[in-house]
Amino acid sequence: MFIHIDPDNGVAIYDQIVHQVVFAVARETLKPGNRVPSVRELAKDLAINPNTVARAYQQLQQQGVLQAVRGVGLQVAEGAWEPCHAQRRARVRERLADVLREALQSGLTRQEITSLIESETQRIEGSSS
Amino acid sequence: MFIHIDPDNGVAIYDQIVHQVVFAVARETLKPGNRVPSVRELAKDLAINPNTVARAYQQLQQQGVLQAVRGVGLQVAEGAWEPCHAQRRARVRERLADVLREALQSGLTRQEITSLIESETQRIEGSSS
Amino acid sequence: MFIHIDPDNGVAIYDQIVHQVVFAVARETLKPGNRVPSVRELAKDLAINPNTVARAYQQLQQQGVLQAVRGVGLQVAEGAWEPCHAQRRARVRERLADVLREALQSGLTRQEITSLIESETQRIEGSSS
Amino acid sequence: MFIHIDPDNGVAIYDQIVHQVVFAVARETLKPGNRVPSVRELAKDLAINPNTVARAYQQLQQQGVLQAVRGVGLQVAEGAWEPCHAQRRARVRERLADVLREALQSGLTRQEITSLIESETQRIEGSSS
DNA sequence: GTGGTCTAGACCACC
DNA sequence: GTGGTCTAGACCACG
Repeated sequence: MFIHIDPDNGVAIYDQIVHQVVFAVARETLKPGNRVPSVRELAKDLAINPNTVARAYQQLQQQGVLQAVRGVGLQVAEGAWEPCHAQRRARVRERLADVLREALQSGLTRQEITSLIESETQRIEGSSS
Repeated sequence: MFIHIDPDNGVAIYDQIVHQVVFAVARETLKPGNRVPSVRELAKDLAINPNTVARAYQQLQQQGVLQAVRGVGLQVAEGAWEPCHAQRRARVRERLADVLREALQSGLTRQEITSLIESETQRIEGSSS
Repeated sequence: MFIHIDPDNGVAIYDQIVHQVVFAVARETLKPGNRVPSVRELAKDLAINPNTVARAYQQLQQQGVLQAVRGVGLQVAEGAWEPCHAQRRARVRERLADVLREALQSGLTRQEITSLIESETQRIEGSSS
Repeated sequence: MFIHIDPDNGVAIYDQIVHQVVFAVARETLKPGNRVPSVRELAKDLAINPNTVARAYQQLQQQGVLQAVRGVGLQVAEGAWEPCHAQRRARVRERLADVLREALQSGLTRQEITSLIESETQRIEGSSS
């Protein structure tokens, strides 16, 4: 399963699902035509309320990322990669701008920020490799 | 006035006040012994309800950042700089790690991230100068 | 119900709730994972305003005693017993030291104090049994 | 000077003055006929608002502890010792009962309480001798 | 004037 | 249903 939920991190669960699906499409873990788990199945796997999954899927359909195929279920829509990729990039850019703004306002110098970024990047790359 | 509120950015108003006071103490815009605006005054300035300001101030007292002087008002507590500084740094570090993790996972290369940071930093510094 | 409020004893109602929850956790009337009454329910039971309960619960969350489970309610946090126990003990110790200091300064002998304690203890134990 | 104020301990300043005067009379640091400092003088010594001193003195007059002598000032009233002594004792008893109730409710055994009292008593007697 | 507390009622997001 | 936030207005103690 490509979706992992943290119910205690403050972000709404349905939001976490939405982002992770978009994310998976963006990096082609999910390709157009691939099916996603049914609402019931995913809800059971993640031990959450089916309503919550349904809400996430509904939102993904509205965005055009998923499409319903009668008698089959939900699958990734044809042209989904392009907007997912763009959305990801915009999201990262926005959050990055946010945290940089806060860092600069809080009186950190660019030097300090750069070194923070350097150390964090290495820490993350190290732990995920 | 060193506090600015954005009522529509999703973060609770009282939380924005708390963080901005902590940050102001951390970068010594506010020093121990300095008084902060009275509840009513700040509420009027920011055009919000006094209860909201009171809530922020009360939280800052529980954190030991502010202390009440009876019948006079609230002032920055003596040993406040050290924890504020630490908190600010921890907060920036954490949020930075978060967004970097997301960026790397979303397939951006370190080159791309660095250039994003560069452009955002200049944009922010440009607009605030 | 494990919470009883005295609205006239000078201590703020939300503070009474906070202390009683901490104490209940400390003596394991409430264990990690146990749910506490919902804001509305407790407010109704105690015949007070829901905001007052919410304020107490929020403070307990900041202390790490309670944690919110989205859409479900509030429960006692995992590692809550240890700090609650310590806090209870520190609180009793501090108040005891306070009153003993006052007693000794006011010229009571240790004999008198001991007999006072004896009679009060029996009075309390008698009335609660 | 026999009065010391702690403006940050939560107890109202005028209350601290009242108790300390009663206390001084009870243990005969102040005897009937002794004058107490004038409002202005005491206010200056303690660096507090004269209103606060006046309020404390007013309350002490109502209790019959102090009496005004025209052209002279305030002095300790004739029969003041008896009620001051009693009040002290009642106050200690009440606070003791309070903290014992809390201790017992919080699940401490009488053994634990007794040993706490023992250690605190020794600590206090040690430090004050 | 100051902060502290409580009530009442509203709206929101989430499950 | 749940908690979270905000507004409005009141009363209190303190200096």
